[in-house]
Amino acid sequence: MIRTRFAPSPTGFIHLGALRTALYTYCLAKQDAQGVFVLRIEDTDTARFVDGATDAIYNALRKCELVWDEGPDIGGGYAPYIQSERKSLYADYARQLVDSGHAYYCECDKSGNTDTVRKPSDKCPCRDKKLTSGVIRQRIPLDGETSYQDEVYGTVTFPNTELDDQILLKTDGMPTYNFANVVDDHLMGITHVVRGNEYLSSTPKYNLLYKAFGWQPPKYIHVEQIMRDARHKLSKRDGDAYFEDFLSKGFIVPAIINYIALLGWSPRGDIAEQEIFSLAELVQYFDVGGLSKSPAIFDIDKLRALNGKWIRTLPADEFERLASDFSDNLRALKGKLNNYPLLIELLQKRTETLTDIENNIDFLLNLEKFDNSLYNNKKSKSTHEIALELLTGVLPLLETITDWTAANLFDTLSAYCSQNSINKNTLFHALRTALSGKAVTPGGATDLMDILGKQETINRTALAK
RNA sequence: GGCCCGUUAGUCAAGCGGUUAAGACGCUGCCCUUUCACGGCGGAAACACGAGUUCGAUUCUCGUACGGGUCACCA
Repeated sequence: MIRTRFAPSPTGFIHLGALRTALYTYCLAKQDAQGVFVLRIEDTDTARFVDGATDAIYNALRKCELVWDEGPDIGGGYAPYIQSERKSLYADYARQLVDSGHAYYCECDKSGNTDTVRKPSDKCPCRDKKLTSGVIRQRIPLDGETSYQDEVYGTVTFPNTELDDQILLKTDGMPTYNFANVVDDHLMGITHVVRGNEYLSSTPKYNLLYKAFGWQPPKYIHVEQIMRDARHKLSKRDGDAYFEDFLSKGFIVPAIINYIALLGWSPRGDIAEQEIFSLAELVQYFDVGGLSKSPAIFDIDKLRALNGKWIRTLPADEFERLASDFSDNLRALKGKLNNYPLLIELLQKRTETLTDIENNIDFLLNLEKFDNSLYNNKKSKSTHEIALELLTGVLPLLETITDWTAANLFDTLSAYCSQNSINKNTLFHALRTALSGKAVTPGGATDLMDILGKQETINRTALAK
């Protein structure tokens, strides 16, 4: 039975890289009918604890539908799931290691001396003393090498002389991340560990710990970093590294999940050309063999494109609800237009991020004064003068139209053009410009006429000058 | 700097000894068309370099270069 865990620190909002780790971890567990996805909060650094961060983690995971089966809020057979509440347990295990000779008390740092040597090659004087207090350090073998199996990288080997006598238990009685991880992963029966590859070089120390305890290590799956560019990680300081950042920029959850899944993992075989994946499909198709060994540069354009595709798959009412959250104008327009559903339909086809909407529809609410040069258009064979003449000419016809729908308007105006030897494009361009004052609009002339309604269309057309 | 990991178009990437080296984003041409889009059909664009192994290397091995990670009482 597969048991995986996502083990974030409550230090702020959730980083995209962490979310991706959670996603892969979740997929792995859910591929097994009996699989269990555990949420564990690693708050052993009391100084970095941020109030509310745990709730932020819950919220983000829930929004993404990465539902955990065991965790601090719902419990489970291995509670508690918050490390600070397991404090005494780690101390017991650390002392056990001291008793068996795999760890020792160290007082070297008591004086605040940071130059203290710790590597086996320059072994710490405390290693051979019988101390009973201080931090507890792991006793790394003086020579030889330690290797471990990684599901992505294969066999990775480190000389023991490169490994620190790392601290297991801090002076405040809290375990270090590295120690708490080993103890908890074992106690909680975790079978697969997915984590960033910044842990690649500390993993041999984990295996030494597992060996000292006589425990079976889990399978390790190290995934590469998400980069901002070739040299820099997608950093929290960039202001666009958090899941929440993207939500507020108008990206929708399934698109974000889809995109980050593909940053570092790719489908192979029969589905190698598929690029749209729902969460359920990711669970179905995710495989460790498709994970990349090299860093991936985050590409916002690709995310935008994917977001647009996902938006187009939404039911109209769902799109309308999401769009309304992002656009004051849209909310203000609801109930005031002749054909609001048409506007929604047109917007859905051309929206990449929800934030795009607001400024694309402002003209529907208020027609601002605009530059007459907008009437000039080569392709439509239009100039300001020609446009005004056509608009004046068509006004009486507009008054007579009773079936005010985009389709009928299109037919009627097309017929009018051919009867009067008018270039259809020229008239439509003039109308679209007069109604919007914009070069780019959510729809064509007759769409806008339908959306705005007869009276407003006539008013705006008459106002054109 | 030591150690570890990596390197296919601008980006994400398929490939796992013999291929016309997929696909997507971006760029671009055309079609559709009442603008821009959406949709459809095309185009340009890549195996870091050098040695081996082999009948044959993008694929295997070793170097070089470049990039990343790590070397905390942070995770």
